Amino acid sequence: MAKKKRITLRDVARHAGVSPTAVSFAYNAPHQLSQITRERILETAAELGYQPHPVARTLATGRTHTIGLVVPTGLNWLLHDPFFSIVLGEVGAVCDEFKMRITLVPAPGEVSPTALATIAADGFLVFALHRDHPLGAAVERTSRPVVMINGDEKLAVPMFNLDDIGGAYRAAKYLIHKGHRHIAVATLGPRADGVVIPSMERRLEGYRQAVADAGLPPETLQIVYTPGLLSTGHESFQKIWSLRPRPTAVLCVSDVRALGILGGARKEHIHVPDDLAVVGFDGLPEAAVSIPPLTTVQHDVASRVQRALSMLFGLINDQIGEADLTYRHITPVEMVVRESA
Amino acid sequence: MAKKKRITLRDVARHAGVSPTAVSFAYNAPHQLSQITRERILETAAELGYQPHPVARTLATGRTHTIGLVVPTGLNWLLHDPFFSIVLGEVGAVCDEFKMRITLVPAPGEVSPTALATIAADGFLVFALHRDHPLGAAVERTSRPVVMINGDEKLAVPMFNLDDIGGAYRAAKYLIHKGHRHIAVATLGPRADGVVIPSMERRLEGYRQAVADAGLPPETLQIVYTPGLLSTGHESFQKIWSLRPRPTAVLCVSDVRALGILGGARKEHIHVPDDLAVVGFDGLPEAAVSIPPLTTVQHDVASRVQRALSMLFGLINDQIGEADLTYRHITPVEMVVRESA
DNA sequence: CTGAAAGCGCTTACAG
DNA sequence: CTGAAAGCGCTTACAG
Repeated sequence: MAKKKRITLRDVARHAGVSPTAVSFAYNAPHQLSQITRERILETAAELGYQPHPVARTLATGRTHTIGLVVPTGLNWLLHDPFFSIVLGEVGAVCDEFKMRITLVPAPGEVSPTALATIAADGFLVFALHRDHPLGAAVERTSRPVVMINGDEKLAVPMFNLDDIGGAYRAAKYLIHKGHRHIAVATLGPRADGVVIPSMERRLEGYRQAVADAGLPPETLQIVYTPGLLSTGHESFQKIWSLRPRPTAVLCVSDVRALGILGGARKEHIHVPDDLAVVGFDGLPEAAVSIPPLTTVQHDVASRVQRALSMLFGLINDQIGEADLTYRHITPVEMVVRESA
Repeated sequence: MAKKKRITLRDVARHAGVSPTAVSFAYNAPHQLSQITRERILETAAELGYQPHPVARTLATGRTHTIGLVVPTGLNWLLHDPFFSIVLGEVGAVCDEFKMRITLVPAPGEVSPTALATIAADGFLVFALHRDHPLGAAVERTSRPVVMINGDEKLAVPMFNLDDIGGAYRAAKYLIHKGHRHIAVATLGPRADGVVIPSMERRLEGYRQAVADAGLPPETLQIVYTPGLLSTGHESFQKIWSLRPRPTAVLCVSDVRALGILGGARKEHIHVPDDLAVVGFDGLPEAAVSIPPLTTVQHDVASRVQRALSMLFGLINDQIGEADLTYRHITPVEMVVRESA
């Protein structure tokens, strides 16, 4: 089968008896054309079924109308992190509004440092990148605008984070005040691809500081690696429950972990919070309706995403001249006490 | 600030003292070059910090290495449909493997029928599109490869669906067998943007058939519109509970709805399944660990996505000559009886 | 093994 | 208001 040849602007020009320039103007600068020629051109284009070629247009204008959303791991991460779905949804909502498209850029630990260069995008929204990640240096160096969310503050990129340390500190302090002296910490284990998520590191740091400031020994905290999944909650719970000394409370670096553990405890008829107090992190909607409702550290994802994209779009559209690479916006967190602790 | 001029292939050629062709070959046809010149070129490129321009490359080759993932609504839908997160995650996993990128294509009810033409992609994976959607005709007509998931079988596009009708039929029949004669159906209401999701229509049809086949009157089913959200589950429950005659069971077109309603019932101390039996649809992982565990209709999303993408990539790479527009793959469903009904 | 040339399909000063 | 020309930065027959 011979491939149908694409109808180009040139074809339209020929059929309408005008120059290619005129056809281009019909779309991009209508006021430069007399109404009559413009109409003729548009009619001819419709008859021929002409559609401007987006790639050619991009090459000529330099604009893709697309942002690259860089995630610090493979795209299958989406399967494993409901929290990221929320981030993506918020990004989507803002991009809908500004008529920008999103292209997903996976960045697993083994990604080439030049990966960004191959992406057709006007700028990048980078999510949760650690300075040691192969793309860490790349995002600092790309000639296109970049902003970062939940990232490593050591990177020289405008950054929109939340108060991970403060939130974790408060969560731990809350448990200590309630008298807990053996506290498990459920966090993500070292990943096969070596990727480290900066906010998880910071939350751990916050927990530790609280313990230190309370004059308690570091062993008060017992680290447990658990997957951030609801479905493996039972397993996670058993890991925690078999620690010695047995913890009376667990600090989770994410609500997903906490929710899973809640389910696991229930299956074993362990009462939360009496037998085991559980504290989450993030403030997912699910945390409000779990059984029991989850005590957690809440932060506003939507506004963080909005701020970040507002800066990114400003940079892309040259409304902001130069990115302030030291800019740091820290969303405050709120400790929400419910029934699980 | 003067913008730094981009370093082009031409610059590299000049600096290395070779032709542009040679530089291109260094990347795309290394064996066409003597090792020594290739090395010289690559070195020069590295020194100058040369990166091939992806858009120019696309214009010349016709390949974007990207698929457009078309969703039948705005991107903020992601916020409201956890099930879609799973689909997206599976798509991501497969694309990771095949080194294809994903660009998200929102298609709310008011989208222009020419929207696809502006997307730089080698093909489209279309999700849940109805024939009356403004893009319905567009996906049939685009010159680029298209496959569809959970779509409208009236559309002339290769399609990978699941047995919505059969699954719904079995769910309803199960409840009828258990003696339920007043059954609520929780489904999504008419959307502001007019978008209709085909699988939801089919599930409704399945419920109705089961009722008819059992010789029961259509009024056995009472339709209730509820948002597919956990957080509004209490409200949804109250809507159902205030129906008269009061239903003894509820069929939900999605697990998310069912899970929300479970939470709402619990808050009101209504026992599931004794006071109200609840059946979901989809088989989310969460359904296995809810309280009580959810009886639902399960189907395999991962394999459906894999099959669909395998055809799409085959079409894109010309391994499959011509798309069979009447192709219909129907994933079987499995009724999973747990404790909620 | 290497190069000159045409082409991918647009946009946009510039000139009239 | 309209057109001829150069340019965006690559790739790829074709010729040698």
